[in-house]
Amino acid sequence: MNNFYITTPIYYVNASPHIGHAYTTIVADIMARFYRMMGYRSYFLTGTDEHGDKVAEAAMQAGETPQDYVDRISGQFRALWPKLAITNDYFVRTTDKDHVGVVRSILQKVYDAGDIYFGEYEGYYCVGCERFYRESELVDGMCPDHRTVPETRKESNYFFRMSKYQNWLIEHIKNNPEFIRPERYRNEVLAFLKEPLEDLCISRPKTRLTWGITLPFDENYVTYVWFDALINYLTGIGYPDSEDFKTFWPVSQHLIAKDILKPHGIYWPTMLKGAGIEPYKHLNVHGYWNIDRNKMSKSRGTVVKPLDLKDKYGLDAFRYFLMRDMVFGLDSNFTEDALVQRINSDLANDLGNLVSRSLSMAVKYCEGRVPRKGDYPDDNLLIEQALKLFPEVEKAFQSLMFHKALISVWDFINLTNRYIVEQEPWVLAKDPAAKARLDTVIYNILEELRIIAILVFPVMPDAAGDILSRLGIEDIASQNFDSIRKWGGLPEGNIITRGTSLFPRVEHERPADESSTQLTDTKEEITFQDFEKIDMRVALVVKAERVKKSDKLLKLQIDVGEMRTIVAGIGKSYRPEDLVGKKITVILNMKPVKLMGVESHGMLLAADSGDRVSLVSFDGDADVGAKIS
RNA sequence: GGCGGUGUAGCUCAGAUGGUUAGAGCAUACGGCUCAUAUCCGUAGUGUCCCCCGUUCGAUCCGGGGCACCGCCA
Repeated sequence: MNNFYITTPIYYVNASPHIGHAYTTIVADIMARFYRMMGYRSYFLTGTDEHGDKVAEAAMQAGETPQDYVDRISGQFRALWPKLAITNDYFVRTTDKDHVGVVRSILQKVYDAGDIYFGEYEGYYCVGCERFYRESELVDGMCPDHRTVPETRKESNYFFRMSKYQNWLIEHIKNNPEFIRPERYRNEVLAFLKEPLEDLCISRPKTRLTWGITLPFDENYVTYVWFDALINYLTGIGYPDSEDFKTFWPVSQHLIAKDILKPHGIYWPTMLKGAGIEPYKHLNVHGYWNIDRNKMSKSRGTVVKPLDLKDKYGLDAFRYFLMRDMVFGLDSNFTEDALVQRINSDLANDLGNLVSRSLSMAVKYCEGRVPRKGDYPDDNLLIEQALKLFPEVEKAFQSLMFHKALISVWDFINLTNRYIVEQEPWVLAKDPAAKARLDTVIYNILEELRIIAILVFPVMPDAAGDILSRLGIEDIASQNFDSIRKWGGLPEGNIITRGTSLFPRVEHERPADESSTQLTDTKEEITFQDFEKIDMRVALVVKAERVKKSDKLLKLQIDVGEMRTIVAGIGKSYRPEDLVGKKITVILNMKPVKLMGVESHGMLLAADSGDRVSLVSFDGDADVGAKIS
């Protein structure tokens, strides 16, 4: 039997779950589901990383003990995953007793082998931060946070002899082209390894940090960050003695975002080597979701929480979008518009409507049962395509090209829609002599639906299960890919259920009334009396020129019933000649200020969109000097 | 500062060891069908392939320079 083992990173509990955590975990889930349906024995691990000073700090700020705090945040992650249809086999925590034991035993092992040594270093220590800084991290020789000059301090710590394994690692990466994938990240790691590796500091004295695992060979130190965290991948499958460890470690695959490439691509393999454990098989590295990168400006102050959109549009649609719109390894933009577009065109129009029209015809023309199929050479091409599909999708999944897998399935959905139009079952239905042909056509359509449902099952388990059950297929949970390697797996006579729309079309509401979007930079409430203090008027620009030596400031002569001079910072968006003759909005009773040597007696109103400003203007004509309220 | 990546249709992106008309999806327009969720099917476009210089019979692709964005390293 083939085996499969996938891990997500264990998530650090100093913040609540967000889209990045969700994407990684959903990808892992889809892979786990895929391999399960391939008939593999499969193990899917996720968890939380709970030690370290950031956690201790966050706990203190929350007024909790570290243990209470990590229980609470870790609980948030564990509560979220079922809502995303995550089917992890185990949830590991670095505060678990067995994990602590494994970390200590591996540390001891590496220590006994002579790869951990005690060393002293001297560095820039900021008392406020309680940490050392590298020279390059300092700003003007000062702590970037506290703006104080750090003191020079000596500290002794334990170091892992990472440098010893540098050449071995380079060779291993070169000999195993898929060890780190996609290739861009493999190249990045190799580039980094061209420089000599430094040894890895793996401890903190308890005088500075107590929230960690005590070193087995020195009571006065706890282990720091990576030796604790990475080992979860072993703990989670019962290292060292369990059957699961023997089964799954040789096929282990890690899934990470690109920000933790170095620890996983460099520290972890050398640590494993030092501990006498084989390296993992694949490190799969993905990119970032940029949230509304171009569409959301800071000045608008809107915050989109992508995770909320799963409730708004449905989990299956959300999972589909994440897989379809990101090329694994590259960054992508997350926008609600793109999500809605995917839902409407791919899910509602293509797939949802196909399901709807197919089942409806089966009900109308075939008494709601899967009809008998016949053998017609006309259908050979279609059947051939259907059988070619699975190997294509399989290949795409195995190389993490989820978007390609879905493109293949959707090509086939389109083919099926075309088949319906070409065969015109509604015409056949009017001719009693064509009954046998009609039955076959409907059978083919339903069989294609079954194939489609099984192929999208890992990505959209609910919708896929729904389609299958409408086709009269029971025991949804044990469906696998074997049943679509041959044509004709759908049993004749199955009862068809029409059901409601699988993916209703959705309208993209304007951000104003979206629960997922809210302003975060609003100001405190004011009264009408407050507002009345402002003397706002319609002004006509009579003359405009640039203020010397400033590319931003313009000096304007304005007519507000009297002539005034104002200075405005709109020079990057407007040329002086564009402004003359324009009616603008001006606050008259601003206290005069001198800007670049020019006195300004008023302030014009303009919308700040970050990269440009737009003047507030009038709908229709407004009299010069008119009050605005 | 060093190394690397990216720049192609309104949008998101494919692509070619250099060779006639540079592609897909979405969006748009027109036509067809009526089983279906105003869906589906068909047809039609649209491009300085970032800019400049060079190599070449020929460059969007190769080389050099530049600009913009991004990543890694220091």
